[in-house]
Amino acid sequence: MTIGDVASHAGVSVATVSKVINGRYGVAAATAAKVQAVIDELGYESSLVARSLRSHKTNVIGILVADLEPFSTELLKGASRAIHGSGYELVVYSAGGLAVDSVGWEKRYLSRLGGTLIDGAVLVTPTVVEADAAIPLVAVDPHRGRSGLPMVDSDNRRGARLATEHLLGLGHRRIGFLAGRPDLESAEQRALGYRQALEAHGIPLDPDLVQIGAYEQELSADAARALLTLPDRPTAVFAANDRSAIETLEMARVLGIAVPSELSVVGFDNIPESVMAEPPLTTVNQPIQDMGRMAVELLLELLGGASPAQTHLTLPTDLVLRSSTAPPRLPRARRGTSGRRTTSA
Amino acid sequence: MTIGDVASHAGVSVATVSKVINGRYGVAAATAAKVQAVIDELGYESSLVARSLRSHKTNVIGILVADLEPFSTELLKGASRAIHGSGYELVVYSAGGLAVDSVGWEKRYLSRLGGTLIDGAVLVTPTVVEADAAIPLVAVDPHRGRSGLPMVDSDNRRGARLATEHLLGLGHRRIGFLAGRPDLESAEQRALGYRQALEAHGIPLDPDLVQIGAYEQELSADAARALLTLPDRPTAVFAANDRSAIETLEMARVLGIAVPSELSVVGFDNIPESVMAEPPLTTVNQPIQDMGRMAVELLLELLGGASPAQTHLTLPTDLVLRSSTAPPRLPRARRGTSGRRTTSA
DNA sequence: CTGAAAGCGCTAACAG
DNA sequence: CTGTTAGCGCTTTCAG
Repeated sequence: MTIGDVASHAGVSVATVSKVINGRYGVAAATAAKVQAVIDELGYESSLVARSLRSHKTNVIGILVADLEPFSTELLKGASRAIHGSGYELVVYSAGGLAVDSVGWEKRYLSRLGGTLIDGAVLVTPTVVEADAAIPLVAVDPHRGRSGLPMVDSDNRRGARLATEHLLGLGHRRIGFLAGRPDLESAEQRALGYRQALEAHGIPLDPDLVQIGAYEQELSADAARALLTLPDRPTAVFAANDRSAIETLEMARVLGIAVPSELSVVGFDNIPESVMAEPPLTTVNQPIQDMGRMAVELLLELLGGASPAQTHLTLPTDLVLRSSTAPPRLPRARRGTSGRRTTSA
Repeated sequence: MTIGDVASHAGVSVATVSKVINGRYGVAAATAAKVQAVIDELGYESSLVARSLRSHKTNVIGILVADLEPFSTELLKGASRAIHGSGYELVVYSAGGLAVDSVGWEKRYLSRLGGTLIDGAVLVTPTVVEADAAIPLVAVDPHRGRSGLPMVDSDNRRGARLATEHLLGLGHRRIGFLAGRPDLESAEQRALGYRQALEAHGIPLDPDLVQIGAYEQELSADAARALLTLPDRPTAVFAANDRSAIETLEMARVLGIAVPSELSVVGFDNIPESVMAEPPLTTVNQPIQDMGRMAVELLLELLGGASPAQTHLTLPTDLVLRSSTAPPRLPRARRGTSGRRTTSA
């Protein structure tokens, strides 16, 4: 079923059919009606691929993700909302882990799709930011290092401080940190928030208490184990995202450590899975759906030729209290704070 | 950045570059190495669009959804898992509500993408099933009426019986049903399960207690209100999906009806949002992620030229008890059962 | 107002 | 082994 079929059925040329489809001027009303009738009868829809190859304007925006996991799928819900009524359609592209490990997957995706198929794209946690692309781009929670790219993220540092201060407020003094992907700006900010909170409470940073999980299942499990098998193990762990926090919960169960009585765990993201965790996870809420919605809205503005006032949107984070945190069982506080005890704010 | 650029940089023809890219025979090792070097240096990736227009084989499979909501995004998580290591990439296509209302959106999508861009597709809750497509297709939870299409669904009737029997077991006798999209086979099965459970308990069907929400927010709210403002209102409501169950919870709050003490509510699907509902929703679990995974696995088999033994997969459903159900407060049971009291199984 | 023809980036014969 | 050529389905000048 091609435009040629429609043309021959209607007894006109493909050029005429094309004009009718695209509402171009220069077609007699009678001809247009006849062609339209054939289109309707045949149920013809023009090939997105062929059209985009030729015209470089598709009314489709792309969302490029490394994988479809809880974070990106939450984001899609918000993106979908923003698309409603915009006249655009949505294509989500994922190598499904095919090239996830390789840094720069988003660059590969872009050269495969950009210039054709999509008019603009939202890049979700890209590893390499390139400001020079043929099409408008918006990054969500991008790689470290400034780039000219419009972006939306959330207040990661504040969220991390909130999480750490919550644990401190409960009386914890030995607080482990399960760090995220070192290349992500957001992960770095979360580490910073953790350190700042400790410092503000005059607690020296113990390098043993920081392990890198890189947001990867295997590595997170290893990191959690390292933390929980320490001679003087932490009474609480702040994990840089919910998935690694859930991994920590799992590891605690394996090691026979009760949560929250013997170990408190805080996550980051507030993905739906955090509520279903056992016990339900105390975590830092990041408005993921809103981030998706605003990224698409920003992209739509860009596509519309506008010059948005705000080109870097940072959404607020807040703490969600559930059941994975409690005061430390023993007054270890005394024991852990062997160092100086300043009174900084 | 096109294949032509690579060709001129390498001092060869585009045909040679194409051969190198696709690993075709008939290229001198030295030439191939030189071309590859240029490709790497330039970071060239062939245009998916151009390639697919020409070769009709893209190594990409499509997942076609009407909208990105909790059900479809859960499904995507499973689909993504199945894609890992398959060598295929994934494109999710959604009009984002652009043409959702129009029956047959999946047909439109297919003619836009099929034959080009994707080698096969998973159709999520399609409204019109067409067995004759140019590419392999798998339907998830499709439209009513048999079609030759390979499909995966879940045991909807059993799930609905389980839900209704749970309410009956608690002592409820006036049980409302908030029905789903009439065109979906699954919705019909859920209605059937509801009716069968009532019948098995000798409770006559009260037409007032059945309202259609069609899985739509507005309609579900209206249907819930109709149910809850009945003179002799039901003591329990079984909603055909979680979203309408959550809508019912919301309507109960608006009307000042306490859940579960004054009203029990059961949903269907077990989407993540059901855990977060207030109160957490008792619901029928449908293994949505597995459905996505198996749909993709089935499609992959089809794409590989296999003739799968099973071409219609039905996954089990089960009841998840949470906090939105309880025995009815008053012994209304006596009052509601004015009709005959048979003892059918 | 309509159609013939060129060409988007690529692949697949087919010659050389 | 390499390059020339045709053409995928569509849009877009440009003649008629």
